Amino acid sequence: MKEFITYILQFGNLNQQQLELISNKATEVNLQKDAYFSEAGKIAQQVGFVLDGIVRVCYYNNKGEEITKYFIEENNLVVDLESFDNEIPSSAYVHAITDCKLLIFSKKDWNELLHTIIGWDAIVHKIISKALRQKVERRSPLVSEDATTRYLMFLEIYPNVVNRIPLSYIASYLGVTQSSLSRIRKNIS
Amino acid sequence: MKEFITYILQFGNLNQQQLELISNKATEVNLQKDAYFSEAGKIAQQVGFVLDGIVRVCYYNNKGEEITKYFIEENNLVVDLESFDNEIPSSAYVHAITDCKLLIFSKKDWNELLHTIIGWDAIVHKIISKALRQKVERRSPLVSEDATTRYLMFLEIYPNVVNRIPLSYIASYLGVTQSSLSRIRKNIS
DNA sequence: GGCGCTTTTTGCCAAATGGCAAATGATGTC
DNA sequence: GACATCATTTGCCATTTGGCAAAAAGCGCC
Repeated sequence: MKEFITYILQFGNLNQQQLELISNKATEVNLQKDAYFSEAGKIAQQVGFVLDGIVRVCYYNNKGEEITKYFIEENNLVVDLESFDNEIPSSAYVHAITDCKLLIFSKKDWNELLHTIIGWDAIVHKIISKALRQKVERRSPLVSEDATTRYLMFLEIYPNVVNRIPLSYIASYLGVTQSSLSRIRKNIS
Repeated sequence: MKEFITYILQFGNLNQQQLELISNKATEVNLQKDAYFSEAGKIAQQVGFVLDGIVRVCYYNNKGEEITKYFIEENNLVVDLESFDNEIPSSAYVHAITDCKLLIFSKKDWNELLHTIIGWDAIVHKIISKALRQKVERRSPLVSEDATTRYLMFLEIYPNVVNRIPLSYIASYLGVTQSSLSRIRKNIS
């Protein structure tokens, strides 16, 4: 919980009472490796915060290939915004790649907090637009680089992920095949 | 101006008086083909709205290649958020690809509106997060597709752009060379 | 240690894309 | 129309990456 408080206080100030209101709504949940936090076709009902573990957001393209859109590490929010905000079915899976510990807010509680805590919505907006900007900034440059450069970029962005997850997920994030990535890795070291 | 009003009313309600306050702050500006709306290294000072023409956001990678991050068509906001919000130098150029007509708000006026019009900040937040989500959704899938598929995706996303701008900008958006794109185009039709 | 399972690496060849330079086409100007 | 300028296409060949299948490595379990 402390981690979450620290996280949100980066984006604005809240007093002790407000922080307690927020804390009271949070539930700690364990997600086993390979479990889904939310699934394509369903409407996202929760906001999560990763305390421990790695999660990825992925989907299947029209050739049936599995594509990883991004990874979410410790101390980040995880929420399928489009689905959560607009109450429409999600198009993506949120998948625990390792055993995870999460803080969870139900939609109802989350909205209640937005209405009762002054300034909370401003903080949430800041958090979310920063996260969205980050997604653009991380994913966009991959388009114009070759596979080796992409892998190096991945290492820079997610230095703590590479040794904790299978190579196939990294390949599906970078848009290269597993074999190519294996060869690239060999050539680098 | 009417276009802008229509645009913002999609995201929330404002009364006549509020709309007039907003209108009064807007200046109409013409930007010649190849002029810059804002430049890398400078701090973004304006929010724009494209009334007519096409703008692109681009930068140079560490190999000196010019990369187009996205295009902005008529009836969309143009603002370098990261720079505007945080008052830090931008890393990108905003470049008029055709002659453009824009509505411009200065930073001072924009902030004044945010403070005086109740509900305006909620609308702005909605507009901006939608735009950010759109950028992720458009750019991200390119990573995992081959060049032909990327071009077809471009055509779907920007059906009204292809005939109005040079091929080289499209190539720099898709992360392929101009020659490859030329060949791809030939094979499709 | 041996077995079954999954992940990663390799080999072989085909296909896609890049690099570079020249040819062609398009457009505006005098 | 001739010319200059810029955008696009094409040719040729090198390099990168993919597809597929087999081999090797890693890991948990008995």
